[in-house]
Amino acid sequence: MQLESILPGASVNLPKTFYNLSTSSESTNNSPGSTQIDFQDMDRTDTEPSSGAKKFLSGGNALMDEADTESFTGTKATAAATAPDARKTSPVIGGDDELSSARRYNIDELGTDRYFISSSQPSSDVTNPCSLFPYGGQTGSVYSGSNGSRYSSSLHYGSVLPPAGFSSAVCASRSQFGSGYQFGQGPGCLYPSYPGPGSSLSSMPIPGSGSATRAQVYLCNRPLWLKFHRHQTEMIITKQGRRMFPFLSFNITGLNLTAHYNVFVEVVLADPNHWRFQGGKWVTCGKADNNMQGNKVYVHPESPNTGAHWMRQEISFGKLKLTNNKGANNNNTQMIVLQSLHKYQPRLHIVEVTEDGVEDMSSEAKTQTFTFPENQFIAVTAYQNTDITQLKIDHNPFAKGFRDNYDSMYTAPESDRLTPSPTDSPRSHQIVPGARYAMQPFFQDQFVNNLPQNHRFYGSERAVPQTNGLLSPQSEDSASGAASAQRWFVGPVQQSGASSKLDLSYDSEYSASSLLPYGIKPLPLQSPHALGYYPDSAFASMAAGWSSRSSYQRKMTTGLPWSPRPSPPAYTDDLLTSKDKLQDEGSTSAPTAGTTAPWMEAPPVLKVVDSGDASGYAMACKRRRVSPGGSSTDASPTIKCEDLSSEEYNKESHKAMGYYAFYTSP
DNA sequence: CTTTTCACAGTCGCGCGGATGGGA
DNA sequence: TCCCATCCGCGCGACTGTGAAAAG
Repeated sequence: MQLESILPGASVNLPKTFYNLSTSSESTNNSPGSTQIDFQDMDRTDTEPSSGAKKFLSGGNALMDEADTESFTGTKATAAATAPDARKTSPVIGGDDELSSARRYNIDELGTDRYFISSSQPSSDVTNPCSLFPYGGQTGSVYSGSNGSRYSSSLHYGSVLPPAGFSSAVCASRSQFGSGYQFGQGPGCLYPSYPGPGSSLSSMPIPGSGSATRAQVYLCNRPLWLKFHRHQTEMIITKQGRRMFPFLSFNITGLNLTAHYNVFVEVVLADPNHWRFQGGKWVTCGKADNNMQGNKVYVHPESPNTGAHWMRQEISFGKLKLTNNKGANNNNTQMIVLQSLHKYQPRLHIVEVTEDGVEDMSSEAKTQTFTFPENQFIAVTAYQNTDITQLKIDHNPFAKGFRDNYDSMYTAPESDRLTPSPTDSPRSHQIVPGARYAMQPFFQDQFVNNLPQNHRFYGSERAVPQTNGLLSPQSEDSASGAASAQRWFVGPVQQSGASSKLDLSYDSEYSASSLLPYGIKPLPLQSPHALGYYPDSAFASMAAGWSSRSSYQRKMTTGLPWSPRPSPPAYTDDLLTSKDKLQDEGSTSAPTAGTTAPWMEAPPVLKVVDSGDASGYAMACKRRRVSPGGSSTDASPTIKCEDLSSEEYNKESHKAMGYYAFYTSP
């Protein structure tokens, strides 16, 4: 089947040879062309999507964390069951609505199980790092229109899209995405069902690869995304295009080293609603415009490339721009056309292609899709929530000029600083307000925030770095001795039961080299990723010069007295998530005993709303950089600094280290 | 009233050109 | 003296959120 036949008018920014998507592989199920993983029934009340939509959506699989998915869907189901009318009412972010409860809560509510493989899990899963990924792909909230069973994100494994699906994605034409794909006809959002822990990744071998491996994807800067997600991420869209922040950055593993892949991001509607910011909350306001046209795909400029290339470094989409200019899509493939006040869900697609640039049709499992719910955002032409604005200012280097306390951020005595001053590498640092927090390399937030924060608070509850799993072979060694086999992924054994050990190992000692089995060499933690903020420029060059690390290191060594903190603790989105959870719970339900105390300090923003005057809150929120009640730690640099100074600081610095440590040299 | 657009100031990276220093 | 490599400063452009005006 020719691509054109699938997507008339489809135009993509990839070499034509790679788009010669003739696909003979049709799907074996009602999802044509898609490799259907046996997921549990995810059917929802949605109506049947168009065939075109089904094709692509069916592949919308994600590498989900079982627990995550489970909790996610479970909550969803519960919400639906207990409050049938909830869906009919306007979901309110941060409120009790289904979205907030099902999506946000679960996302943030990262329990231990979220990161650990169930002991009952098949061994195959146990050994598969994929299971360890935090969000292998939950797509719970992606709006597929209907037929959630196919779309979804609920797919516990990385989704495998059929060539057709890929074609659709890559070559998505306006019409295709506008009506067929993005908008299913279904009335409601799809919330993936959880396939269950039994699903085995190994069951999805990539034919021809000679191994039963499947790609696994990490959202490198997930913690930062989570920070935004807590407040409902907003992304500015402009006519000329606005970069995303946080931008998408992934770590991929499990690819065939020599095989060629195209990697691209697609942005699809997350739900069928039109949103508006009212009373300090995001509420639905009618139906989404499903006729929106325009490019929805951004192909990574380095595509196509080998699996080794993609796995060698993180894949960043820093130059991806969002626009509301429908006319800008034709010749500007760097821009994705979105519609303001609509909620979107970015998705990562990895498609194997043959060396001659033709999509490999030898297997259905050549296309994989990964969705991270925390990547969801509402497109806006102007920021609505000041918390988001503040987060952007605090974390986006380009907005440094808007930081009120920029000067004071570096006033702390040098001795108190554990990270280099901004002048060491201006853009390389993520400057976060706060004397102690200020010096965090940008990468920490943008890429590494996912380092384990602190087991001290959640030692027993959760210890595995969800994030990168990158953390610790070392710990694994100590815990299970299987580190060598796990590469940078946390070993299953650990996950299942040695969380505390893991944490301890992190605390006890951090050694980059120890984290790098397989001859992976640690790189200077600070530099590469600092540059990484500009993946297409500095980072790209870094990647290009990966082999010539000498020069690279030389460049990086400039005065970064930064001494890695000795122990990257197990990653803790927990802090974030728990905090979020608390916030959410604070307004909706009683906090969970035993895990709330550390985070009670920050009254939920929404709580203020709930208890106070909504309009007043809205006004306050709309006032630039004003944090309601000063309770929002994220909104107030000063407060944030204080709040983060001890806990998050450690967390983030550790994260950074852990993350950096896994960059490898060929 | 809400949403979008535009100009603006601020920050910073990159590229260019000139200056400098060392070696042939 | 010439050539080459390196360093430095400047200007441009990209990028950000702001805030007012325009548009609907």
